[in-house]
Amino acid sequence: MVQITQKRVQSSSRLAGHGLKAEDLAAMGRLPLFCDLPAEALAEITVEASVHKYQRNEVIFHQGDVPTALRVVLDGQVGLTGTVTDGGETLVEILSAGEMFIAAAVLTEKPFLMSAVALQTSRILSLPGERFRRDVRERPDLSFLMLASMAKHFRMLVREVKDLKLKSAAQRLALYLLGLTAKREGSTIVRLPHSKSIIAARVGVRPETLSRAFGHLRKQGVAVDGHAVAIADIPALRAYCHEGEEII
Amino acid sequence: MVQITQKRVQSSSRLAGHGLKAEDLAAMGRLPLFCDLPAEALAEITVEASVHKYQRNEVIFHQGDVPTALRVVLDGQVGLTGTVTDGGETLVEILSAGEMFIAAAVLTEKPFLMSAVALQTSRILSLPGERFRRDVRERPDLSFLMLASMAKHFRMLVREVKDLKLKSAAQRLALYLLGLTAKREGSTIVRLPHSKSIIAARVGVRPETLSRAFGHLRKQGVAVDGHAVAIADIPALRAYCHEGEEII
DNA sequence: GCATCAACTTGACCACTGTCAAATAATTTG
DNA sequence: CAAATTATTTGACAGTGGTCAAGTTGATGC
Repeated sequence: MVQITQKRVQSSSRLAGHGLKAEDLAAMGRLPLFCDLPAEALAEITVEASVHKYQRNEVIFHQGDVPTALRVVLDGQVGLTGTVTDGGETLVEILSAGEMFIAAAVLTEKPFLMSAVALQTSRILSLPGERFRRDVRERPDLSFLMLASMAKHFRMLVREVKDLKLKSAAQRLALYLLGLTAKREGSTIVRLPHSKSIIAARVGVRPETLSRAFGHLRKQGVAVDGHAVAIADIPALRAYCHEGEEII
Repeated sequence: MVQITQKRVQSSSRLAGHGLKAEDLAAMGRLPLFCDLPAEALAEITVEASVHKYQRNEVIFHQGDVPTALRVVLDGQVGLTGTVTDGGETLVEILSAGEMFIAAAVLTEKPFLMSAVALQTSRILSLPGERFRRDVRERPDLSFLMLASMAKHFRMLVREVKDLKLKSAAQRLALYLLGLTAKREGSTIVRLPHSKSIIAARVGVRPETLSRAFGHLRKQGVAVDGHAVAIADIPALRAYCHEGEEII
């Protein structure tokens, strides 16, 4: 049922009557979300799509804005930040190439709960909201894929809520580090993909506290050197932060 | 594979070839989720459904179990609790009559991230997972409704994450109280629908801290007397906890 | 009414995280 | 390469929320 009939047209030219360059369309077809969609459906859905480039620290949209388009990260990194007038700000999520974001806001047509900032120079694809909602309504396959994707994402948030309520800063940092190890076992060295202040916001603490949390993790066999982090015993670290303990 | 052979107690009438009593089917039809579904579709979907009664504090399922059915609260209250071996436990969500739960787990077929406990004597409807997933796959209308419902729910969780990261215990309690006032303005008296220990777990603090948080809110015009809470100035309380500040 | 038990409150104290300030890398710019 | 920025670490201290141990209050049963 899935056949990717990739028609390679002239390099980096636009397809007839299509808002996307051929290479971007191809990139879309490789995304976990859309790769299960027939090529012609994908082409249809992206007719009104457009691609924008954002510089590092450039704001893509603001909390409170009404969404105009579903976004997909083609390249770079995007942070979703929540703000409270008090002065507080936190990174709710970090997105990398291939990830879709703000689906819930686009579908409900409610104001954004978060702002989006390019953490690196990034290329973002936009699927206009009106059109996308129509596509979802009319294309059962798309609606089903979105549901599956959102269910997965939903569970990530439930984990997040549990972790915030039940775990310490050091444990949450350990969880974050384990997320970078890609299910390896034994020992490993990972490279932090962000600055430590960004990681601090993601973990939900101040940079100073992150430094100290790294200090605590030294006892768990975690050694930091700049952006390189050596983890001596992954299973031990996993036990320390009770990862994957859904199986009680 | 899973055969729900309900013992047939023939007091209230069952529809022919249907697992549900007529009154329960009618109740389903009134739910926000399913009321947009044609009656015949609803009847179809609920053919294999069954209803169970749980006593107060009875566990409906455990964190880590593999989901067998989508659940809907017909009557009573259900709490979803997350646990960590450490000893920590928290209430992630409280559900009342008319709310569906664990849709994400059923759709992804992954182990529960939370346990469900009846906070009161409750009647719970179960839609067997295999059948439900098939229905979602085959019925575009159902898939679309689920997507809309999940998007809404998703945004609640995003709010929750933001609140946990950015707000104090007293502010989160204020948010909880405002959630009970049903968008009224001016002043009002609400009745706490749960014991204070349950509310404490929901807000994400210890009962002792909840007591003190109520103390802090006294300065914001909140007076507690047993299960009755008087709020003198709703807009002031809303400002105090920065509710609805998506519009910055 | 009184005993009993559970729910709730209060106080004393402690641990964790935030804040502010200063010192020390690391990175960028001229 | 040195100056200038920006990130990160460290220390001292404060505030928030957790823990433990009494009380209180309130509900339930006899």
